[in-house]
Amino acid sequence: MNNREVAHTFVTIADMLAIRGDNIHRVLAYRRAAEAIQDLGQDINQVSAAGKLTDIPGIGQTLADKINEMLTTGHLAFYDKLAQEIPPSLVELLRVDGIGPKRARQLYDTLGVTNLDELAQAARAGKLRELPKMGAKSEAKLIKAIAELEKHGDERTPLGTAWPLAHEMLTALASISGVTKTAVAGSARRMRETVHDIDLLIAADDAAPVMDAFVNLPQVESVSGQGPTKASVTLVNGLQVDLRVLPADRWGTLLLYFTGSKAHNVHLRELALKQGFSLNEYGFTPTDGRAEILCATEEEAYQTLGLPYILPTLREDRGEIEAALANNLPDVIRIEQIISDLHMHTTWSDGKLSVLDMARAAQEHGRQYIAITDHSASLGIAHGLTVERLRQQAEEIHQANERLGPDFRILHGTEVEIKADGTLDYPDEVLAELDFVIAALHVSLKQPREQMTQRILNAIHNPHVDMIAHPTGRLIGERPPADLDMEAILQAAAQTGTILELNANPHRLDLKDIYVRRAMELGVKIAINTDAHNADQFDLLHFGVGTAQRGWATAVNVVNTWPLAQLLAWLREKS
DNA sequence: TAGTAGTGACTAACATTTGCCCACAAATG
Repeated sequence: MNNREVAHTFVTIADMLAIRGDNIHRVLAYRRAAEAIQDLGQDINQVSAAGKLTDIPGIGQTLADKINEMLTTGHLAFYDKLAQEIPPSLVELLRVDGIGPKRARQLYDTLGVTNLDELAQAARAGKLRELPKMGAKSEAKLIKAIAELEKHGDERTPLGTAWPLAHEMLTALASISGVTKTAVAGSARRMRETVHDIDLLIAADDAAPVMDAFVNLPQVESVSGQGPTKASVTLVNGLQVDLRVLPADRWGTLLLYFTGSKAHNVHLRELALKQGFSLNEYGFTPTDGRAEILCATEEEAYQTLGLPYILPTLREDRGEIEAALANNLPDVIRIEQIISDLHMHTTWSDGKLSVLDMARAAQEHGRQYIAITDHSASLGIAHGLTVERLRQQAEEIHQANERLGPDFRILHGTEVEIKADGTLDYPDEVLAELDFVIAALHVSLKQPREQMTQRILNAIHNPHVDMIAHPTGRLIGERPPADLDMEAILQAAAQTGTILELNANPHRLDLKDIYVRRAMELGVKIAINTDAHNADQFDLLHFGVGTAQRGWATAVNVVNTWPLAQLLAWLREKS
């Protein structure tokens, strides 16, 4: 079993326990453990083999035993026992908007509903309205919610899809008279790779006109809730959008609350209580009856708790509050520190612009040097370069450098294919002619773990290979990551000085945040590149920087912050 | 259930809005 499967079992157990009505702390313990396993950045099997499971925060002896049982037998007796009381399929009901553990229990006890299909049947048969604390309205609402779930599912949306949509809506609302501040909050602001919904915030003294405009936006399909300060809508593509409106003098605590994460908020509010405040989105209320403290900025809110400002991308309750308390927050990478881009394509392969045009676009986007890294021959679909064309390209790059002058530099690179048999698409003597060599996987991504891993390890151990691009090959929401022993790859990268890419394209974000964090622990250098195929794709950089921040990456470990001479020196030193 | 203190017991996750039925469940971060 892998991390995802173990975590999923624990989440299901948590749901079953919640439906059964168990002690909330017991439920939370399973949820916390599931989260910790998902965020681990290491293979749970390896951690288990090393006997280090209880080192994971939130995992004690009881859960460690359960994990070991799952990993060795593939089963969990506790799960099977629980399943006799609460059918695991009952957990499906919780996916329906409007059904929580209590309702699920009630539906099971009174109507014998055990899964989503049976719930839909019971609802359509008009059986729900007869239940206590239910009525015709609740029934109709659930029927609609079930239909919505069947139509759009409840998959999370890639950040790259949600981001432009969120800003489009926000721009429309920003022009309403009386609006003084606007923000995209929630997981999009934290730059999670996928979002469950879009959270918008607006500062205005009078909320009503904003609410009104919001629910009437052209993207809106239906309104699921509308009160004086809060409204929720569903868009035509199924995505939910929440809006909160408050006066500007409460902006700091409002933004803090709505940005989350939930776990970060809970932790902050506990901290506030210990310091004699109740903290909510409206402000700090001293528990001894003194006057309320309003914060117009997030900085003021953190300051009130005696904390330095914590970037949104760090707010996951993965140790950032403890670090802030110790005045030991990581000095994470900022976008203005990035001066290079080491992965991009031109018309030589599947890019849209010439070498010179890409260089000029990069320069306009603030980069001081770049690597042109077109595909190699075997990637026919991308018009990969033969050795002969690669050498012709060298000449063009030389000429472009002459035209651009001393303030900018183009490195000649390649994105050489790691072929299905684990060999590289160019011979070593050709790679030796290049300034910067990226190796990457694009084909045969479904090989078994050992074979996949070995292909990357081969590339890492080739002295000519400087970087591995988008290591897992995943496309968020479309293609799963290749099955890789990431720990072995990270260790090998650390040992050889091979750079691992954090591909900034929001549909890749590969390395993902948890592996970035593991890379930092191991001293692996990363590169945040756009993989641009056109000029406007240089703008994708901020997604990569956000993901790097989520992995607590610092500038010294991000090679794109290095002056060219430093990068070249590093590459020369590399074994 | 984890964590802590101490080997069996105790504590521990905050604060709000909305809808719908008539007090509460579910939802939001």
